[in-house]
Parts: sequence; C-alpha cells; structure tokens
Amino acid sequence: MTGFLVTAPAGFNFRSTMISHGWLMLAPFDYSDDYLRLQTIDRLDDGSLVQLNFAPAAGPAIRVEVEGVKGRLRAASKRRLTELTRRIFNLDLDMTPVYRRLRTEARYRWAEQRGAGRLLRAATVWEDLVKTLMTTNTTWAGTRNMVKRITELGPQDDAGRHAFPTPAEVAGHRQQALQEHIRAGYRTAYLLELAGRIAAGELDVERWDDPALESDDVYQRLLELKGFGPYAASVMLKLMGKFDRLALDTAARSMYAQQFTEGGKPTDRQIREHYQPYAPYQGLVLWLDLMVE
DNA sequence: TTCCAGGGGTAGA
DNA sequence: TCTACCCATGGA
Repeated sequence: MTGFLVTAPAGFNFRSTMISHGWLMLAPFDYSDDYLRLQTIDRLDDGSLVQLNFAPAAGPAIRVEVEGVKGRLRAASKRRLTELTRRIFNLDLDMTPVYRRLRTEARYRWAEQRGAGRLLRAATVWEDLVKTLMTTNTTWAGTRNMVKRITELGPQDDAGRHAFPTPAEVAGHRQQALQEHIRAGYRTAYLLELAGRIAAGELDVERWDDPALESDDVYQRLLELKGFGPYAASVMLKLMGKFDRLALDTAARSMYAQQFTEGGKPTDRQIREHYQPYAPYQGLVLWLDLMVE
C-alpha cells in the first residue's frame, strides 16, 4: 500500500463534505459508519484498477491510501489521483464569498463553522450526471439500486469490486439488454443517449465544470439533456459550486412546508421568493435548511 | 394491488 | 414564466 496527502483549503471539513448529500451511499463509493473514511475504486491511465481510501488529516488535508498498485506509484498516477481527490471533495471550490455572505445571517452561520456547503462529487461530471439522472422520479432505494447495477458495467478488480463505467462502456450495450440489467425504466434510454453522445465526442461534459462559465449557460446546456429538468439541472449546478438555482423536489417542498408554512402546501413561487434574498447562493441556503431538518 | 418517489415533458394561459 | 395535467416504473 502507498499513500500521500492532498492539501485542503482552510475551513475544510472532511466529514461535512462527506455527508453533504447522499452521494457517499452510491457505488462505487463505500464508507465507514463514523463518516471518517471514504473508499472508491478507480483506474490509472494504464487501465489498472486501484482502491482509494480517503481519510481526514491535519492541515487540513486528506490522506489518500492507494491499494492495488504494482510496484511504486508513478508520478503521473499520483498527479491523477491527486486531481481525482480534489474533484471528489470539491477542494478547488472557493467557499469564502459564500461564507462571507452567510455571516450576516444568524440562521446560517453554522454553515461556516461546520464547513458545510462543499458537496461531495463523483469522479467525473459524466458520473455525476448519471447519478443525478437516477435520482429523478424514484425513491432513494431505487437510486442506489440503479447506480449499483450501472457500476457493475464497469471493470472489476480481483476482489470483485467495480469501477464506474466510462460512457463508451455504457454505450456499448443495446438498450434492451441495458434495461434488463439496470432496470432504470424510461431513464435507460436517456442514459444510453447521454453515454453515446459523450462517447462519440459530440458532448464534452467534463468541460462544463468550469468556475469561469456562467451558471445560466451551464443550466441551459443541462436542460438540453434528455431527462434533465429544472430539478436535475439545479442539482448538477450545486455540485459544480454554482448555487443560484433551487433544486425543488418533494423533500425540499416538504421541508419548506414544515419549517415555514406550518404544514400548508407552498407553491414553488413562494419558495423561490423566500430564498431570493440569499441570491446568488439561494440554492445552497435551501440545502442548508434541508440538512438541519 | 395500490401508491409514491430526492420529476420530466408538454400544452395552454 | 407559471400552472395543470399526463406520463413513467421499480419497489415498498
């Protein structure tokens, strides 16, 4: 086994990021019950599979332990795994303007103290897109099952653990066979189309994760994907550190009803107006309300 | 069997 | 832009 440290920004909280939303429960992630260790399987440039163990370290930093490397970890592999770690824990996201704004709101000051708001991500934008698509119109248990079965399409290591499949690996399946395996219903066609367009080079979704891109611009591109409506597109923006859209789902509406309208059914417009003063971070503030529920 | 979930799509106002 | 309505489908 080999390992190294990845420096995290000041105020980074490993556990808060890990439990920031349900992603830690989706394959190929695995986690410890104290939320202080996250595992995943990924591949090096030569295609070999490695198991990665992430844990918090002083600094703040993240300790990355790598299992499955034959011989010494090459410098290029270490660079790639460092980039992967930074992406998964969203380490390049600058939270200082967000926290500066929230300091003026007594209700949300806890976010900075706990290092909340930095959302856990998958290894690639492609994988985040797939997982987000699998959260739509289903139960959380259904999401976990569908993602687990999609992950089974990826390569397998000696211990039987799978890395998440590439777009080409998904696109290589016929729709009927894919549906029979992953049982994602109507989402299967959307998944196959997304995988096919990326594999063909028609879409370069990895470049959508760019702080320099306007939120509205990325939002429009997301909405053009089959199966991505306002909810799914807003979730993706949040993962990219763009917080100016509300991801309104049944959970958000129910939380709002309990916390702000004494159980009365709010309209989406009411909810939007309530969070508007927090722009451009209203999506995150809604998320904070969901977390404390 | 029924019901619903961490909605999407579309038509019409 | 917003609302109303229909549609999808695996799982509890």
